[in-house]
Amino acid sequence: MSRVLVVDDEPGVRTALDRGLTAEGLDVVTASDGPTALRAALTGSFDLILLDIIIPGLSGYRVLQQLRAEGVDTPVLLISAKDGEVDQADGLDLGADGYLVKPFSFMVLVAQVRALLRRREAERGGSGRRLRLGELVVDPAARQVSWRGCPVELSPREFAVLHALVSRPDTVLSKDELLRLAWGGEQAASRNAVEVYVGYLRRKLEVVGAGHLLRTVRGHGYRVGA
Amino acid sequence: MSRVLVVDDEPGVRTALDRGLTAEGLDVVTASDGPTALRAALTGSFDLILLDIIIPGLSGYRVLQQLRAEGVDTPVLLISAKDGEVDQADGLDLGADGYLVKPFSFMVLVAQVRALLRRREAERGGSGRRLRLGELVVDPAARQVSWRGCPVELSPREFAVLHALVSRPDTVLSKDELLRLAWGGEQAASRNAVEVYVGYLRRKLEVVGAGHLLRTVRGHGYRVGA
DNA sequence: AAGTGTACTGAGAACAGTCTGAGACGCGGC
DNA sequence: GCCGCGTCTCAGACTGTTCTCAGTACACTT
Repeated sequence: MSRVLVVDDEPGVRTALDRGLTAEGLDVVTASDGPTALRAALTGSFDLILLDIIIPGLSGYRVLQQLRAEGVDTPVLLISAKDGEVDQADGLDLGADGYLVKPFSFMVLVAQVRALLRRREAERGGSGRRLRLGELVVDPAARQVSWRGCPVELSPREFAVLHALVSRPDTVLSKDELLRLAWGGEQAASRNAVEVYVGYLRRKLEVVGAGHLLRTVRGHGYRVGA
Repeated sequence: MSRVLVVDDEPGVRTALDRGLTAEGLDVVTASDGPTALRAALTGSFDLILLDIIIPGLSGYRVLQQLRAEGVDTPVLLISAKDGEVDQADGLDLGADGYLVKPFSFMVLVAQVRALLRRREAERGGSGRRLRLGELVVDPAARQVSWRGCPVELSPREFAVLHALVSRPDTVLSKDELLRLAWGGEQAASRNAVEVYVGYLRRKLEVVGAGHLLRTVRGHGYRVGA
């Protein structure tokens, strides 16, 4: 399921977009100000960002600029009340992938979103995007994990478990959820297998000094966080 | 230099776009009707297509539809006099990458064109031309490979495998992907053939001291990288 | 302090992925 | 025909991975 970050300071617009896009089958996360949006977007865990230009803290332009400067290439669809052509040209030159002028039709929005997601899907081999969580980098294309630039060798299953956790940072995943995400439909393994693999991961991450990343939430599951 | 196909039936618009985009440093080719446009676009030799919807012979929608059906994924920017939202949504759902409503600002057009070209540039590492990866040079035109200037003789299949790997540096390619890339659609060979050819390549690269370049990522595939 | 449920860990068996040598097959040149 | 070359399969050796089991450690409750 594709993940979309919606950034807008008006609660009405935010919830409308949230509901509408969720109904379209997307996984929606919202943010209402610039710094929050930037922090979320920098994880690289989104497939698309809907970014209002006029938001508190840090303008949409600046958020976009920072993202591109940090090497995050998630497609961005700018949203603005202004329809000045200069603004639009500026936004696109900053690295945006589309521009919508308020008030916009929801149909057009969805069509644009789908067009961008479709292209992204076609380009990535489906292997997924590069994830960052602080100093931790998880790169599905290269099947590599590193902490502070220090590479960590993982077996396929170990990688799958870590990937599942890192793609939902600060979220507790139960053992059953991890079995579903990292083992797939078969689910041939027991819950203990999850414990074992978390143990393997901790041991390997400990070597490079990142053992504290995987936290146990007793009675619930596991979580990674900054 | 990026190649752009401009499709519009009004001679005035066509020449204006031709001159304007040429001034922006692009290689522009024009077409005035649907069948001509489709024939040109199907060659796949363009980096971007500006496509008016209302053109003689075959509508822009149909041209786009045909292109996508034939597997040509060149980005398409639709141009239309209609600004109906339904039309816009339809166009985007057909596989367009953007939508401009006449009359449009030339600045906005250029910004959109640049945004699409930039992304395309970033996605494809450039096939067909000479590849370099550190000290390794792979020249598809000359079918030659060398390490630190030292030539390595490869059979056609060996070359295809190495080329596939080098054109996606730091990316793990599974055996199935390599079969698709280096063997083509037929896929007459088994996965073991890939292992055998990687072995051949390693042996030949080892002779010139580059045996370490091809790395096995157990359970995933193979990867070349620095 | 004892009891209970949960989480962690070491050992090891079964399994899957990888590498390699031997050899079959087809093709073009001599 | 015979040879060399390139392609590919097969089978065996080897190695890393996966997962369970059984025991231990820990935390929370009564």
